[in-house]
Amino acid sequence: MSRRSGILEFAVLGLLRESPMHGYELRKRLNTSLGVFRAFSYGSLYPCLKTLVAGGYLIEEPGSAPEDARAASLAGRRAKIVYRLTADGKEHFEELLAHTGPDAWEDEHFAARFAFFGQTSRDVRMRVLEGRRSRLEERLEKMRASLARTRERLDDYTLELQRHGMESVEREVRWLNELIESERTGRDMRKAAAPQDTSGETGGTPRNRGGSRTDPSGDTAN
Amino acid sequence: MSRRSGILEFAVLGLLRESPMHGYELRKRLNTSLGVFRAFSYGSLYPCLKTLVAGGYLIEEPGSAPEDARAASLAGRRAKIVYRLTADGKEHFEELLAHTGPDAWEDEHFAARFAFFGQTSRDVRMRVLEGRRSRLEERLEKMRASLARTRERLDDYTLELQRHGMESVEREVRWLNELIESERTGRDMRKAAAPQDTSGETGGTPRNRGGSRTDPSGDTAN
DNA sequence: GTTTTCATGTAACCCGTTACATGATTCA
DNA sequence: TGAATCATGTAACGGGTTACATGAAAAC
Repeated sequence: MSRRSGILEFAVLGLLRESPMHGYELRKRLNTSLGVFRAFSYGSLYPCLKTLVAGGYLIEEPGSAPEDARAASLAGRRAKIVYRLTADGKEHFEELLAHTGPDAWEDEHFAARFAFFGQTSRDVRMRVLEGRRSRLEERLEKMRASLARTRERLDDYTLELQRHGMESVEREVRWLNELIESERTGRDMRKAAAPQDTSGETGGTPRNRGGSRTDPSGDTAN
Repeated sequence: MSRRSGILEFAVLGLLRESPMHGYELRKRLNTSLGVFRAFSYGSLYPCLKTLVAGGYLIEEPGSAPEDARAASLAGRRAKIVYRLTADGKEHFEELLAHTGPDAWEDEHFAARFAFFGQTSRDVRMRVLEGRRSRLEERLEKMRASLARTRERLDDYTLELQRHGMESVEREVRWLNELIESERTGRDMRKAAAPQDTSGETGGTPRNRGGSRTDPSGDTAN
């Protein structure tokens, strides 16, 4: 009953720590704001919110009250519910942030942790980054070994898949190296703003295409 | 009862099509041979094998005894139950291979499909590759839009996470472009040889770093 | 002869989704 | 006024893992 999922719970607490929200908006933030974060559905979000409330980590507050006074008096009225972190919730999240276990380097966990690095102390950040890196290096070792063992028996496509997979992992390791270096030499985080990229381009940063041609419906359907 | 998971079932059929095997070895192949394939556990593998047998796609055969030297050639050990594809199973797999639906471009599905491209007709390969690509391009569009909308409100780490995520996707798109081009111009598959990396260790295929004779049991524990 | 690895399974649980049901608000 | 979107929920199922139970062959 109590041991609700690590990652969803963690992300919810983290987002609500920044500011109170209602479920619907929470889900949007979960799915867009946070990196390549997996898309959670209401079917998992609302139950999660409930157990967090039950655990005393959140409180429900009436959202923007029904402007319509007459409607408010009707029975069964459902209003927006804004969730706010309690003191306990804050403390709990703090603990989760500080906790570095081998879970923290796994793919999804790591992404979630990274997304809240802004709230994380530097030494914990370092541990997480380094943990992640060595996790990936282990993985690389295995892939190399496996590749060496089986190279001949594999067709071109399987080989290519494997090669591409390894390259991706190597790429992430390099990324981590940069991040760790940044952490060591104080603030910086990449060549930062980079208004005009005069050079031929290193990392490929997004490229500032036109104005915010927003497409208001840039949302993920349920 | 029948609608067993797409991807595991698919991979099992595909591997068994190449050659009969017992469960234990099957799992190993699943976890190592096939790209960055997710690690399946026995808890899902064996039940899956059972339903495939029940469906008439596989038959169980008594494993080779220790005196059967020929069967022990590769990774050879004695086995208890060897699974072999039936004619129905072959046909079923063929259908799955030919089937191009929007599921086929999703991350895990795609990897599984790609792993068996060796058995796949060229036009299907093209459809899958192009489907995957446009799937990723959609995703990129959304990420860009979301990024444009929220850029100011995000802290450096969130931003960096997002940037890195986008870069990964862009990278895969480029990879797909190359593959599609290869398919168009007949066989080739990559520029192969890979010239020297003049820049300190870029993307080049790493292989061949010292004696990799490490840890012969490159396996994942159950 | 004991430890390791190979080998096969099962039951309980976990984390999440799909599909559904409902109601409120906004806007053309 | 009706459609789209915002907003909240739930029941049923799905696809997988973990932890456990078991045993036989290999390796030391």
